[in-house]
Amino acid sequence: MLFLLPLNWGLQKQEVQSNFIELGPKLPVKEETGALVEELNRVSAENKKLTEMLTVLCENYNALRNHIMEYISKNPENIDNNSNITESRKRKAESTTNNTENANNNIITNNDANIVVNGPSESSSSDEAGSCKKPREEHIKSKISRVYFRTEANDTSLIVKDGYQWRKYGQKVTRDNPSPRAYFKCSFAPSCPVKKKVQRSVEDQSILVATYDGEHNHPHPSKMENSSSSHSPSSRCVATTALGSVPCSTSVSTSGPTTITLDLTKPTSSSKKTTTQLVEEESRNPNPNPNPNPMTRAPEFQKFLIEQMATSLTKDPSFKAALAAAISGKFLQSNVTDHKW
DNA sequence: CGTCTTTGACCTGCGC
DNA sequence: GCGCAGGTCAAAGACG
Repeated sequence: MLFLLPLNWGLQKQEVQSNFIELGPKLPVKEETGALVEELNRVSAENKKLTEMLTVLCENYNALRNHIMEYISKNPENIDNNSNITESRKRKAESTTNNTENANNNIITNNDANIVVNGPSESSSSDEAGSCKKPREEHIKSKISRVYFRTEANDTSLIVKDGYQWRKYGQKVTRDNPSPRAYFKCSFAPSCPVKKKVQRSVEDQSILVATYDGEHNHPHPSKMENSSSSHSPSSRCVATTALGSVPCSTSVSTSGPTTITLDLTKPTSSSKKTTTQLVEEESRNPNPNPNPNPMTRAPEFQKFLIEQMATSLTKDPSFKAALAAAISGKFLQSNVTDHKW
């Protein structure tokens, strides 16, 4: 998976902003208009900064993923031990084209398995090992994506707030994972064929692995909500608007299952400065970095930035829900896109 | 009372 | 054909 953020990320937000400014002078109260515009500018600036921080987070994720891949390649015995768990179910594992990622799909993304090109699309995952009822052709056509949600360690629920409404229709304890797997159907079923499986990761019980099968044929509930109450100044609206152009329009249909990791844990940082403040401070640096790439910044700053970003994103439950909804909804609804990130 | 969740039973496909 | 395992169904209970 590539975390390539499109360069035009934020364009949508800016367009909205400019339109809003144009409408401003038409309002009867100029002061109120000015205050609103000022507030909008402030929010837009914060959105922009959050965008940058998300870029940093994604790049760090890639770096971490590379480290994991290196570790995998250097420690094949661990992979073998992991693979033995599902040794009795080699139906699809034997057709696997990438064993290293398959054996560790609970830790990292395994979406490099290519549905179209490499044949068995979900050979890497035990999640889909039993979904053999459908004809192979139909299975390949179905859009499968995987989202990782980090939750509280003591949170035993299998509920993933992605913005859609789901109806649980089953729960099963699978052989390769002591944690039960919950089966959900979209509440719009049978008109909406989307199904979702949620199970905790073997490696990290605090990580919920949600596997989406199919795509929604109805608008995202959060979008409907926002469209009907777009005047609301809540952070949820801000988040959804800003993330409406999140590059989570990841290629799901053309390059196999897509995986996104969302950290939904509560903030633990005791830092006093906010992310915005930190960025602002850095922007005031008398010796500005000519390289806009955040990865060139000091490692301490990067670490702090990530912590603060997670803090900011998880401070508000509604923000978390909106973030998860926007991201998951975006890539689930994305039919045609050539971008991978 | 309607909706949702739980959970045991059943169905289906695959390997042997 | 049998056993295994994942996926689904549907009745019963919980809940607002």
